[in-house]
Amino acid sequence: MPELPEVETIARNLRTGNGDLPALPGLRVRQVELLWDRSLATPSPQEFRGRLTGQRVEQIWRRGKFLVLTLSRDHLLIHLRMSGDLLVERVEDPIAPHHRMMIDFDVPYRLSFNDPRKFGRVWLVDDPQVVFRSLGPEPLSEEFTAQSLYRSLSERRRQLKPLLLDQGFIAGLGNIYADEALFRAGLHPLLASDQVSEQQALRLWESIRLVLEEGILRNGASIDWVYRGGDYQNYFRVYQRTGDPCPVCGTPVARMVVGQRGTHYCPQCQPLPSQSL
DNA sequence: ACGAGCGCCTGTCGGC
DNA sequence: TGCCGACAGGCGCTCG
Repeated sequence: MPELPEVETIARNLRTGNGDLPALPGLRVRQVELLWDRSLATPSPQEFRGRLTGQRVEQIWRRGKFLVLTLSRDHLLIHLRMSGDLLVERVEDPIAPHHRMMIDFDVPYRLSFNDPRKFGRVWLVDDPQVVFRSLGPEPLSEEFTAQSLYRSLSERRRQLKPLLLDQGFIAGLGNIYADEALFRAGLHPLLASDQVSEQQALRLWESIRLVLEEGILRNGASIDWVYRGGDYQNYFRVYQRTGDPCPVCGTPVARMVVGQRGTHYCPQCQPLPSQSL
């Protein structure tokens, strides 16, 4: 579901609010309702309710696909996985069918975690690094450079597609942006990472940053039945465009399954050198 | 070290 | 219309 640009968009919206709905920073938690216990990674529901109540929201930020609320004493981490969403609602709004958690504030508004597929998880921890330790670099940060990407690619021998989805390799890419980045870079999803040249690594680095920045600019993508306000779905080059002409060369976009994930690419623009299989 | 397969869940869509 | 399989923005686990 939400990848880096969608989570970034949600973080920005929660941080600033909009005309009708309040910004979260500054609000104090009055009450916590947990409607599906397994949405909670840690701690126990009892401890979660007790510890969260009374804390004030200080800051809202993002690490990879994790949304982070820095509170007076703890950090609330939220991972939306495939179908999760966060909504600011009035307390009198009806409880929607797939709400899993509701956090009421000291104003008549609440933050609702809605998640049809129940894959999403919430952590309440004092130190977020415990959860973030295994994450790779932030792709839009200065520490992520073409050189560091080239080095990391060379150190492993992995198919590019699963490697880009590996959050320990790079944090924030998901199925959409991995396919779009590989297309922009002209690299086949199955190409072995240690076969990527320095030139190709530079192009992949540029492509990753480009598609993520475009995604953020468009407020993320809204697809299937989950509408989040963004319109990047109208700018996909290959993702879920099987059979459509490649925007560069006109060859029909192909689909294959890699690591159990649907993978979309242009067979002409993203050739696979025969020796790499 | 790496990849494949499966489990976790609910909803939508296309084919018969 | 109803049923059934395929598929969906993720990730952790086991097993070779």
